[in-house]
Parts: sequence; C-alpha cells; structure tokens
Amino acid sequence: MPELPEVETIRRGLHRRLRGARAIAVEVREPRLRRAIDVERLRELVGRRVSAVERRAKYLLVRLEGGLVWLVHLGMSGRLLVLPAAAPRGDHEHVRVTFDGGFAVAYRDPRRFGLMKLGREEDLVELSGLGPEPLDGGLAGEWLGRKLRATRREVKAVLLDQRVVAGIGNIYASEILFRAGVRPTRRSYRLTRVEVARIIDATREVLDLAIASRGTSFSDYFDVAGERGSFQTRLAVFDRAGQDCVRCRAAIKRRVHGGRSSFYCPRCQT
DNA sequence: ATATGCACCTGTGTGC
DNA sequence: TGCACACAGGTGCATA
Repeated sequence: MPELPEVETIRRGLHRRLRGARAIAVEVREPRLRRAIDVERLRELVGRRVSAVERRAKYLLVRLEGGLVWLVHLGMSGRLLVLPAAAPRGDHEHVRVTFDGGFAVAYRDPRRFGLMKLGREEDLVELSGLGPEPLDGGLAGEWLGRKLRATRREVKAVLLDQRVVAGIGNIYASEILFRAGVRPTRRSYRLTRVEVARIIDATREVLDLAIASRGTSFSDYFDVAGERGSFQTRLAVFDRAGQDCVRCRAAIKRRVHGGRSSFYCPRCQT
C-alpha cells in the first residue's frame, strides 16, 4: 500500500504524537509477519522514550533513547494508528505499543507482508544498500541520472529498484513517467539527456505534490489519525485504464509486467 | 546483468 | 447465494 508519500505522512503524524512519550507496554498478538517478529527483543521498547520518528525509503524509524530504533515497514496493507489506550483491538491488529499519556500505537496488517523489529541502527540490514532519498536534494538527482544511463532494464523497473532511488512504488512510478513523458517500457540506457532530466524533475515534483496531499487513498490507506489522503483525485494515469488522458484525451492504457500493472498515455508518453 | 516466476497473506471485486 | 478467479500500494529469493 504505502509508498514514500504515505509513509512520510505517517511519519509526520507519529513524530508529532510520539516525541517525548515513553513506551509502557508491548502487546504482540500475531508475530508472524513476512518474517516473524522477535517478540522478546521488541519488548525492550518498554521503559524507553521516543526521541524522534524518521523515515528511510518506505521504512519508519522510531528512535529511542539509548540508541535503539523501532523499525517498521508497512508492506502492502500495513497501517499504524494512534489510538486512546483503552480503544478496542481492531481486526488484524498484530501489535500494540502503549505509551504514557494515555495513547497507543496499533499496527494492523491484514496481509502480514510488513516488517517490525527493534535494533541498533547499524545492525538494521534492511537499511543498507538503499539508494538516496529523492527529496533530500543534493546529489540524489545526479545519482539517479547516472544509474538510469547505466542499465539496459526498462525505466519503470529502475525507478522501482530501491537500491537506485528510495521510496518509489508502483503508483508513483507510473505517475512520474507520465509527467516526464516517457513510456514505462523504454530501455533506461537509451533515454536522452533531456528525458533523464525530466524524470529527475518529475520524481521530485510528483512526490512533493503527493506528500502535500497527504498520500493516495484508494480504499485502505489512512494516516495515524485515520484520515484519508487526497492524491487519488490527482492521479493522471494510475488505475485509470480506458479513461481520458488529462492532457490529450487519449485513452489511458494498462500493461502488466512481472505481475505488476503499469499505466501510461500512448500519446503523451513516447 | 537481467528477466521471470513464485512465495509470503487476506480481502475485494467480477463474472458466471 | 456460491464459487472461481484476477488482482492489490512490497520485497526477496530461486532459477534460467
């Protein structure tokens, strides 16, 4: 479900609510996510205070005093909600961490593709090898440009590769390529310099706009307060097969590749 | 290096 | 109403 804009929206909400709070209880009802939660390790949360909530790619990093990080990935269907401590357990609520101050963070994930662990940052193997953050400025654009020119893969697969650039998923890959005017099936190394520059610009622009809209909610993405995002009303191509292109009125096409759908305008994207 | 298939799970929508 | 099937925002591994 969640890509960079959704995870960033959740990060902001968690940061606001959790900073300075102390965990007082950890309850795991179902440890079997894609990899099982080490429950004993996770219980080391108890008694620790949150110093900040950060994001790396699609991972949330809840920093705790003492140098530990509570790492959460939401997979396809994961959600984090901030609730009153007395709120009833919801469906598929696998983990609940209660904080002083009378509230709790609930992790709900029907498909259980998420990840949750506690560890020192340098031991979190999930974070090593990730590409640069596309919104961090600096050299991320230059790096992405170099990577795009250096591979024969299809450009959409390159954008989805977290080692090349961190945080883009299936929705925003299609949206970025529409904005850049490039078909998802184009071979990356054959892109012109102008096209590469347009992809770099579009990456920033699309992600910034989506964050400003607090993410894309089809049916089941909500932020920590249970609020929907609004970027679904601004999608140009994703999930719009057969509908009119917002620019040229041609019919949007859908293509399936390796089990994943791509959407593009056959007229605007070359 | 690249491509493909599959596995991990549950829920939802569609067509019969 | 039931049933079969396709598909879903992600990742990781095994195999060619």
